[in-house]
Amino acid sequence: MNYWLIKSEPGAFSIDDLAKSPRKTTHWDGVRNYQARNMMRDQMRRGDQAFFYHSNCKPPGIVGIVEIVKEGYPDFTAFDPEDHHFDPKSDPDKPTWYMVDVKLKQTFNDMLSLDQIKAVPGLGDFALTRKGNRLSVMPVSAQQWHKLVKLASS
DNA sequence: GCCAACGTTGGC
DNA sequence: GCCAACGTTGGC
Repeated sequence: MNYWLIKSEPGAFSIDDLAKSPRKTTHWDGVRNYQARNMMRDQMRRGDQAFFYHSNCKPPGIVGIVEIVKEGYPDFTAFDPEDHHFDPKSDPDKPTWYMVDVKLKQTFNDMLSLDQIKAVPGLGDFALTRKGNRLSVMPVSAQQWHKLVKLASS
């Protein structure tokens, strides 16, 4: 079992939008970064859990938990010229971009703000708080996961 | 709205 | 293969 953190701008797709989706499940489309793509395509497994993070908002932070319910498969929005995430270079026979399906498990009563996360002692090297980090999908260690979950439910 | 950090693109 | 220009991300 691996742990992850996935980012979304709440103005584009928030955790409430996910809660309103059929079966509280959505395909995590639109990731157009190779590092993030590789993690979704090669490492995310059914049953893995991920923090749902709201970025580019006030305040940014972790707002809940989702579960990976479908492993990496081609991101079909890359093939649709009408889609905002259209990528003419992605060939349906050899897709460039991948996505997973995620299902909402829990929305925190109180979000874990980025400020709070930064203040947690002993988290160690955490991609989220690394300077200049812009990855929209990143790994979370088991230790980091448990510390943060505990903090969120206290 | 600003701007630092970073990824990508394309000329050479 | 280098690197300047450009676009995007995302905290502030």
